Order: sequence, then C-alpha cells, then structure tokens
Amino acid sequence: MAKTTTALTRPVTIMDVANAAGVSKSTVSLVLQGSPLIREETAGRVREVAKTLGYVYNRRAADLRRNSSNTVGVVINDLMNPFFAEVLVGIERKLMQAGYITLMAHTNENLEVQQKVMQSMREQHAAGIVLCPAIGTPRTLVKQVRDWGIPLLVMVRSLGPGSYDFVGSDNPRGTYLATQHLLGAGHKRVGFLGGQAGLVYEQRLSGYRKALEEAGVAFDDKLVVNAKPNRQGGYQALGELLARKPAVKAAVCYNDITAFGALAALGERKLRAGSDFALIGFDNVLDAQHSNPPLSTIDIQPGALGEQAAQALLTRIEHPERARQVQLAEPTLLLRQSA
Amino acid sequence: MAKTTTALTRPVTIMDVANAAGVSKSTVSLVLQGSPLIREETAGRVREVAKTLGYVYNRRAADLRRNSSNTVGVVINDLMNPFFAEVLVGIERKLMQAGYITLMAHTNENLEVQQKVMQSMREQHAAGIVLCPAIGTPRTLVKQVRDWGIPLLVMVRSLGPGSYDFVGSDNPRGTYLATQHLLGAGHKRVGFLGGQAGLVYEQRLSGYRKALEEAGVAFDDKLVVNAKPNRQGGYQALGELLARKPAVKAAVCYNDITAFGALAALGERKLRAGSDFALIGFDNVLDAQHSNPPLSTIDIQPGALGEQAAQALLTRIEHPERARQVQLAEPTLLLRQSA
DNA sequence: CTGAAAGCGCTTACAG
DNA sequence: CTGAAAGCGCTTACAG
Repeated sequence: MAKTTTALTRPVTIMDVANAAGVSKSTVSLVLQGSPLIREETAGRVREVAKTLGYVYNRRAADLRRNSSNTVGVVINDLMNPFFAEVLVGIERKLMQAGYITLMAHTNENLEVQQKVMQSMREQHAAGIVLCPAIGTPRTLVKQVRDWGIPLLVMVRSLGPGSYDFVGSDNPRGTYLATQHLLGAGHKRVGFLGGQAGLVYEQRLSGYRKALEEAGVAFDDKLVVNAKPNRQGGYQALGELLARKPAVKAAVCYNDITAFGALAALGERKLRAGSDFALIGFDNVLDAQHSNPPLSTIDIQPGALGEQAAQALLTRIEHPERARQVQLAEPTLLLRQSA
Repeated sequence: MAKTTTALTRPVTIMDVANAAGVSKSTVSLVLQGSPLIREETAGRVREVAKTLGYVYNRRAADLRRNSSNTVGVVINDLMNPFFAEVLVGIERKLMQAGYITLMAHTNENLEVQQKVMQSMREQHAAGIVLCPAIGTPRTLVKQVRDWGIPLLVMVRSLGPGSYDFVGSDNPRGTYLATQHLLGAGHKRVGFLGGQAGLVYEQRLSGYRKALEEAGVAFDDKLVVNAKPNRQGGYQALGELLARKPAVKAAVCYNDITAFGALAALGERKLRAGSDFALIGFDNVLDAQHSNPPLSTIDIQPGALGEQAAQALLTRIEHPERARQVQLAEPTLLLRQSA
C-alpha cells in the first residue's frame, strides 16, 4: 500500500519543522531553547518555519525527557475564606512570573481529599507543592512528601516541630497587640471570639492570654467563646458573648470573617462596632476595608504572604540542600472604625 | 568498566516491576490499567511487587504516549470577588470527582496575562479550558482556542454571538425581579448601583429598565451610578446616589460585593438597610447571609454554577461534535433583611 | 493470556 | 555549527 500523507490533524512536531527547514531535529530543539550553538541565520529560518507551520512546543514531552516540570501544586483548605483566596492569588502570581503554572486543589478541610490530591500532584510530577493543611493533618505528611522527593512548603498552619519549610504569621504577637489595644482603651473584660481547634487557634489564644496577664487582668474562660472560624460562627459567638454578666463590650476575633459575622450580630441588635462595642479582627482581608463598619484588624498582608510562600518554595526547588526556611509575617495593628 | 547498579534515586518504572515480577512490561502496563486480559493471579503478584518497590505511575509518560490528558485549565478573572471563588470551588470539585486535576490561573482582568496563561495551558496539553473572560476579551479568542483543538467553556461573561459553549445566568431576569420587588414595595425612585462596563453590566441594567418600563416609571439616568464592581465601588456609588434630589431610598446593585460596599456607606451615615434604605444584591454569595444586615439578593447559586460549567466542559470533551450547549441559571429573589 | 517491538515528542551527549 | 542515535516511561497493535 502506498504511503499516504498523514492526516492534517496530527500536531506538528519538531521533526516537521526540521524537514521543512532542511535541518535536523536536534537543531530545531536547540533553536527552541535559544541555544547560542546555532548560527543566527539558521535559527531565524527555523523560527520562521515553526511559526508558519503552527508549531507548538510540547512541554510534556520535553519535561518527560529531561525529567523536569514547570508545574507546582497548591492545595488550599478553605477557599471560602477570602484570606485564603488572597493568599492563593499571591502564590499564583509569583509562580506565573517565575514561569510555573499552578495545579490547584481545594480540600475543604477534608483529609481524605487532601491525601488524594497530593497523590495526584505527585503523579503529575509537580516540581513542588505548597500546602495550607487541612485541620487534623498528621505530621507524618511532611515525611511522606519528602520521601516522594518533592519539595514542600507548608503555609499558614504549622504542622508542629519538624524540618519543613514554613511561611505563616506570628499569631501570638498579633492577638497580643489586639488585646493590648483593647485593654489600653480601658476595657476590663475583653472576649476572644471564634475559632475552636488547631495550632493557629492555640497560638492566637495564647497571645490574648499573654496580654491579659501582662495587664494584670485575670483570664476568664467564660469570655472565650468557641465557634467555627467563619461568619456564621462569629455571628453566634457574639450572641453568646453578649449574654455574659457583667457585660463585655470588647473582643478580639479569631479572624476577619468571624469578625464580619460578629458585626452582623451587633447590627441586628442595633449596636454599632466602634461606639457600642470594640471589635478587632485578624488577617486584614481586602473586605475589612469596607465592612460595616470598616474593621480594625491585625494586618498580616495575605497577598504578600502568598508571594513569600511561592518564593520560598521556588528557592527550595533550586536549592534542595539549603537550611530550613521559616518565615513569620510581622503582624501590625491596623485601626479603622470597629475599635 | 563493570556495569554498576543504578543510583537509588532513579524512580522505579514499569520495567523494574516487570523484572521483579518476572513478566514483561506490557503485562505490567495492562495490570495497571486493570485490563481483564491478565490472569488475576499474575495481576495480584504484579500489584504486590509494584507496591513493595514503591512504584508510582508516571501519568505524564502515559499521557504523552496515548495523547491524552487529565488536566483541565480554569482561568478566572477576579478571585477577589467571592462569587468567583465560589464558582472556582464548584468547578474544581466536579473536575476532581471526574478524575481531572485543575490548572488554575488568575488574570486579574488583564488581557495579556490571560493570553499568556491560555498559551501555557495549551503547551501543557490541557484537555479543556473553562474561562471566565477578562473584560474586553476579543470574540476572536473563541476561534483561536477552537483552532488549537482544545474544548472551551465560557463562563459567566458571554463573549457575544458565537458557537461556543456557555454557562451563566439570566442577568436581565435577575435584575428585573429585584427591581420589580422594590417598585412593588412602593419605591418610586430606585437606583442602580455599581458596575460600569461589559456585557453582564448591560444585561443587568436592561432588566432594571424593563421592570421600570413595565411599571410605567420613567428611566432616569441620574439614578444609575457607575462604579467598579467591588466594595469600594459600591461604597462610593451609594454616596453619590444619596446626593440625588429628590431622595432615593432603594437600589438594586450590580452584584453582592458592591452591595456590601453600599451597606458600609449606609452604616457610616447611621442608616440601616432594610428600614432606612432598601438594597438588593446579585449573586447570593455565601457572605450575603451574614452581612450587616443580611443581604436580600438575586440567587444564582455560584457553587452550582461552577459545577455545571465543569460538567458542560466534560461532556464537550467526550462529545466534540455535539450541538452547542448554553445553560442559563434561573435567578431567584431571596429576601433577607436589606430589602 | 503474555511478550517483542514500535512509537509518543522531545533532549542530550557524542561525532564530525 | 549540525546530524545520527539513544532514551525518558509509558501504551498498543501484533504475534504467538
């Protein structure tokens, strides 16, 4: 049977451009990589031909051959919290600038899906993974990923002691600042609103206790009301706090979104944060600027945090043997109208 | 030179398990694919060996060989808007359930980065792309991606006439319902707050006009105040609207986040939405439930929208020749406290 | 049921 | 400077 022309749908490869340009495929490959080994005249012609043929680089093939990858995985526990959305955007921005493309997965705090997506990223040969771990993530995950041979950057929620790279914020310091401010404004009874589990919760609570202690006011566990770290939680928590006797008129919140929930609960009672009640959030999410009223909060610059995380992973990818990196954003008290 | 054992760092391949199991690599491949061609006894042994050797499937190699891909790209214009975050989560969830992993990119309404990330997804051989286009995206993009041979699903923002798949919401219907409600509550002057450009804006504005018209109230362009579709925009827009004479005490917003900004502006003036001013949003973002006060809005179920989009892309991937799919979510008026 | 062989689209020594 | 050849880790007809 006579050899027929291949179907037009076949993608054009370096062989095609090599033939059309009258060079070998090695030459084409070199040109595509911008190698100085090829005379500019030849290179120009090859590029020309590639363009007219509609050649598109097959990165998968290249990555397979050279055992590299330009893909990095980022797994987020709770994208419904704008804090994490902002972090994600920061990560993705930095990654893209560095020539990587991001594989994104949302775990929704589910450990099983977290395990599954990490596996999936491994099969994809991600060059690295940045992980905002779901609550309850076992510390062994770090070792597991290390055994896989893929660089890991843990983000926001620490996994406890270990030799992994981490970028987060100085949580005790943040709540310390917030509590101190409220105390300084003359509040004797200040509550701690929302949050319920996890290392971050403990850290934030500890900063609150420390400020209390330093000011010589006794810790009263009636004033810390646990709740899910979201709007609904903040809403409920504030309701409970308001029931305490004697009355409490100030609180630091686990994070901004629980503060938003608290704001709603206050509004419902015709109370206004700032005048009737002093409320301070944590994170400084973009929305905090235009909540009702604008939220005083602990600024940890979510977007910048994401960029730092991406950058830290990138340097780890390039320097596998470098010492452990730990970066803690320095929190800053940002006063708006709620306190 | 004597042949030495290969370094331990070399990843184990099907050849390794084939050797260890005493079968050919074809057999291993078949076992891995769960082919019924292999006797269960053999298959079991192979799986056993693979596990003890720590074999991990190299999907990139497999995809290259069979020219397939289990990766789909999703490009989002504005992740700072919780609406899109919720949509993204819906998309990712559905994709993961279907065995795909998502390549995510954020354009921040920048056409150049949009072009760049789409190119990048093409090089990665994404099996499909779901696109929430940046404002100003040329209609030609649809043809371009079609020429690339990669299935495309346009989401939320239509690109005008064309034969591409689309899932979004019935925008005119939504604002029509909102406006009608406000008019029915006795408001003679109802404003239209926020938004400024794009097809979605025009569609939402048209629904507003239609309701006005049906009610026999004249359209007054003094009552539509343009602003960026975010909190800041809503905040400013409400300020302007309040300056109109005679006073206006009701408005439908371009979307929920502009409504949130408006809520803040109201609060600053000691006005409360619901009693002093009637405000209706659009989207029904999760946050709307606990804003201050809870926001009445047009519900288009962001998460479900995302899932539908992913599903539509998936069926397109499987049926390239099927007729065009267009799905418009039916908006529903959801009354809470702001109106 | 299982094996030998070709091939996916690249890259990278190695010659010339 | 450029070409011929081997190989990345798989899959898939094709034989047997």
